[in-house]
Amino acid sequence: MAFDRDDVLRAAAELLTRRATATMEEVARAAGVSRATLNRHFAGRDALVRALEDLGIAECEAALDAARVEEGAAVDAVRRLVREAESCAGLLAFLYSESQLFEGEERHAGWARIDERLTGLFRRGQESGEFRIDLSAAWLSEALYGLLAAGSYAVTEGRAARNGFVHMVVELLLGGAIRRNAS
Amino acid sequence: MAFDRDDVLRAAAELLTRRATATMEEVARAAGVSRATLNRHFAGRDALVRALEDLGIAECEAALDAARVEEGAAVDAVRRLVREAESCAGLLAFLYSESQLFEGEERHAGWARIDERLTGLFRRGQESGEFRIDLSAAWLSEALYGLLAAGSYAVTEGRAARNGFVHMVVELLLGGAIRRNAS
DNA sequence: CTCGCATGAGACATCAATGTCTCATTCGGG
DNA sequence: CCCGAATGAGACATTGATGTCTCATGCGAG
Repeated sequence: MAFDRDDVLRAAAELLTRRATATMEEVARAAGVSRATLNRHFAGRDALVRALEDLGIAECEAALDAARVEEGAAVDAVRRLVREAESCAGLLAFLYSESQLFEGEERHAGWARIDERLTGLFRRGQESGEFRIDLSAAWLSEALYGLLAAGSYAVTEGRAARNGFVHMVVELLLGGAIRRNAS
Repeated sequence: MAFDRDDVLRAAAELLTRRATATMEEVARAAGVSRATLNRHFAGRDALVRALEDLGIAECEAALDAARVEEGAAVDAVRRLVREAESCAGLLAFLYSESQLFEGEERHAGWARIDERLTGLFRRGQESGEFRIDLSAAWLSEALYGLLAAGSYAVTEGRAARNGFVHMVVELLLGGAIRRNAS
């Protein structure tokens, strides 16, 4: 069977998202390849995690592109972004907790680009008067990461319905928990 | 020097929160004890993590008590709770990502009690008309965990000021990102 | 002061994960 | 059909963390 790098990475992401301490052998089994082959293509766990990081970055940027975050009202852009980012929320949650592994090195430049676009989106919303300015754009970005991860966990563990994901994340991030008369 | 179990646990929490893969020897050094002594009191990494889990649960319940979450307006109770929970947000973030280690076992009963009080708080707020009802109490609880963790990360990594923690978390959770005329 | 107990330091065996190697098999292209 | 490249299965050595043991030291209680 031909080795499909992307298939393997997706299987690895799926498993590692659920159990971050999974063995390379378990990853190999989950991906349907032998441990030897896995090692031929990813020289060690670090290389695998780095490849997953690249994948996560690529998917995030794809989501940012697909959501056209630089266009239209910031509020709508955020809605589109969460919708597009749902599919990579799990991977994002994994990388979010795993990033500390590369302590001492500089963070992957891809994250900086993503952070830039994300904070840019929130800053744009603040300048247009859509978003409140007492919460910094950096914090809103961080909160988006956190809520995506929390939403992913909630769905994975069955504490929330999968089809409610976008509504949960978007509404809480944008509108908060307090009930209001009309929007 | 006398062995202070709580001191050691706090040092371990402080280190493991930053680097979840730290060695037992690193933990021992960070706690200022020898590896042998650490092992005498915590038989293995699992036992240490479990002790940290107990500590985290105790601190969460202490925060819930101190915040008197069952009293007064739910909105005010949430504010008090976040204020009280700030000090254990880092530990919470660590346990949040580490809980998967005990896969296969039933979750610690303490978490169920905490979840119960937390969802109870949000449910109470929904019944009193303070909180919107299209976001489930379970999701609001999960989101609180996520925002506490995100806030902890943001502060740790210098992306937000430490003294802004409570404001950031409370305001986003309750009020959301959208700017409004008046509260 | 002296005794006893806990600790620190280090050595040691163990264990699990990992990286590598070999060899048979299989799949695909020519 | 045949050959070559890649894969799967398994063995093997290595590495790093870990659990345990011993012994000397130091601190506190009496």
